[in-house]
Amino acid sequence: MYLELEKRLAERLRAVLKDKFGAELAQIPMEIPPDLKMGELATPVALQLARTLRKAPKIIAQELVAAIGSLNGFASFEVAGAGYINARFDRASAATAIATGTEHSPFAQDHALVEHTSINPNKAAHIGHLRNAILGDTFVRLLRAAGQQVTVQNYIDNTGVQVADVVVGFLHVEGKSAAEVRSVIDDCAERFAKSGKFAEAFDYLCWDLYARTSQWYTTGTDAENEARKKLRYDTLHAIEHGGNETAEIAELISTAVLRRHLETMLRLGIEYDFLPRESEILHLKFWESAFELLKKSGVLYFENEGKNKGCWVMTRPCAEVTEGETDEDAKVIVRSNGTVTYVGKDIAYHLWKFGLLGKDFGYKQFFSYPDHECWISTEHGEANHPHFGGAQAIYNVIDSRQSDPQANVIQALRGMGHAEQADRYTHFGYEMVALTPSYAAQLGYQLSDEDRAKSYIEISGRKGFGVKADDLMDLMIAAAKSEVVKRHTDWSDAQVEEVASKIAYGALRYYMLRFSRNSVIAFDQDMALSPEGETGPYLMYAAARIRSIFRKGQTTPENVLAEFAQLSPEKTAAFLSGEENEDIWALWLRAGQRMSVLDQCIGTSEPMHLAKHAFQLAQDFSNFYHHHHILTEEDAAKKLFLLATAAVALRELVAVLGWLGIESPEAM
RNA sequence: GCGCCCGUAGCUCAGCUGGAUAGAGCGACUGACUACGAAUCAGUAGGCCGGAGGUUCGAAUCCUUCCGGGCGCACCA
Repeated sequence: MYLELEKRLAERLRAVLKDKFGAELAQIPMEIPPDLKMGELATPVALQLARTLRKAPKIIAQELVAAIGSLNGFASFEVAGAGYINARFDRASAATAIATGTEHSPFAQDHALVEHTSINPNKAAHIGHLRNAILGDTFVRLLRAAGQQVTVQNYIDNTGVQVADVVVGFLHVEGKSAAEVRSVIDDCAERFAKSGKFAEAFDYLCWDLYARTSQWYTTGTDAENEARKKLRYDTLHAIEHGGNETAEIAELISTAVLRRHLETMLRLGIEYDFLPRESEILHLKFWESAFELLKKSGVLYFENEGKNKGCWVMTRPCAEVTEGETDEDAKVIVRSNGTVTYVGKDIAYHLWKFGLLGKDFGYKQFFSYPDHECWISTEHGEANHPHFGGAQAIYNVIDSRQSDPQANVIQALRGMGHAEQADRYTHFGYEMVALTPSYAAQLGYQLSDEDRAKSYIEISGRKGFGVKADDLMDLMIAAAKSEVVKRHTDWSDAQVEEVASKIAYGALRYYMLRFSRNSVIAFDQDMALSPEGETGPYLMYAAARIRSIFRKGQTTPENVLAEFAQLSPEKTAAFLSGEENEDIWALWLRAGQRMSVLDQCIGTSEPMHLAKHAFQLAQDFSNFYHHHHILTEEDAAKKLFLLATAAVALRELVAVLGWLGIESPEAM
């Protein structure tokens, strides 16, 4: 509703400005006044134009208001302050629009590709990976809500050094044979399927082995360490090359771990469409095709001088290059030994994402969700498969530290003449997740006095210091359970379990989403699960309480809204005006802002705005709830109106929580 | 050395393309359960928006510079 009226007013103003002053503005600034008493929408456009028109802003504003006349959906316009134009909505018609809730998204119908999660398939997922996946998944939900067609990708680096380390761990630290590794994987799967205990799952076993192997490289004699390091790179190269037993074992390990990652993320409702793997990018020779394109476009050049002599290099994004001089700072893409660097492979991969490579993966089915399949890359795939890649816009959810390589890829695209694609390549960066000192201590980590004074404690997967995602979720569920049990002694165990899980997952997702992407999250379970303050449980509680009103009133939001549509505009307007009803009007207005918040989230690639909006909506409702008693209201029309208010609040809250990937229980 | 991010209330954070009196949550203090769920609500105290310049009718927001903190800048992957 808000977004529609905002656009309508901006359009009218643009026409009036052109007609009266000959001024053409691409954008009419619009804002929400600091106080509802001033109206629902305001524009400082007259202030902005004062200089160019050489006129007092107040005069301009007055002339504009006169020229606007009347506008559908608005009650009045007035000049305020130094030259603001404040607009008041026609409250009854606004309420009708909000109650019907048919506002559709005004966005372009693009095909977007979101890549997130991308965990090295060599150990269990940890809390930092959860932030990545939750951010990515939420953004996917937002794009879909806006009507975009979205494919979700999870890039798997199955031929990297991290996988090699676990292979080295099994084969050389533990001295297992290939057959033994196979049976370990099978045993783990079997035991885990039977017990459901994550501690017995294969990704947990790898977590410890990876940490041990990392240490093994540095804890021998110098000569031993040298040999171990050689072993590490020999293993890596065997995996990259493929077609040997080491590569086969790596494939088994990475696939088994990957499957666990998908299960972990599914707990939070996070699903994927396609899993492109590094191994296919190598074996299907994506790079070779990209190399030709890069050479042809002149983005890459062969360096004959300086420290990069013998390499194919690329100029960096912000580099200042003087003609005739060697650019020592250039980014090496092909090494002097002829092998390609990480950025090179990434360029090839991104050309594929935009459909510019002229090559495709083979596809096979890998993992089934209730309503769709997740596909994985393979050399020789199934004949019938969906089409991936060829997106118009891409979003890469990768932590902020990777901004440099991301910038290199964008630079290459632009250099190849794909400016439009480069502009629609978003590095969806985010900061790390750490732990509050008190939570780290709660998890059993020994902290120094210095650590305790810090505002957060960093985690490290390599050192095995951190919280595994599944453990974290289990801990949160257990904590939620103890609260639920206290309040509902009559519930069955299954009921408690279900509601506690919803609370825990919702609390986790909300906590990962309530901060802006570039702020470090110091995670604390108690803070995330707190029923007070800006948390998931607070939001879920608000929804549960509204549901309980309808249960007790023996009606449904749908019935109430259908009946509300019959109420006369005069009555609605009366119920929405007056000092004592300002809080109700504020709640309706908040409910009408969903689309404009969505617009803001997508425009800034920042889901946090929606999290804040959901919180404010719940807060507005709680406020309303304590000031107006609904079910005992004697005036039938007034009671209907109050019920409609609750219905709208619930519908919006549930919708917004759904976009955040949070399910709200019927009762909690 | 170059580049990116951050510095706002005791703490954790919002503040959209410059705009009206800088906002939340937590914590502290006061109040409100014989009415729809108090896992709630209302209220009070608390800020030279890191410092200094500049642009502007107008700056937490833009520019410059300094201070303080974090992270990138390999022919590693």
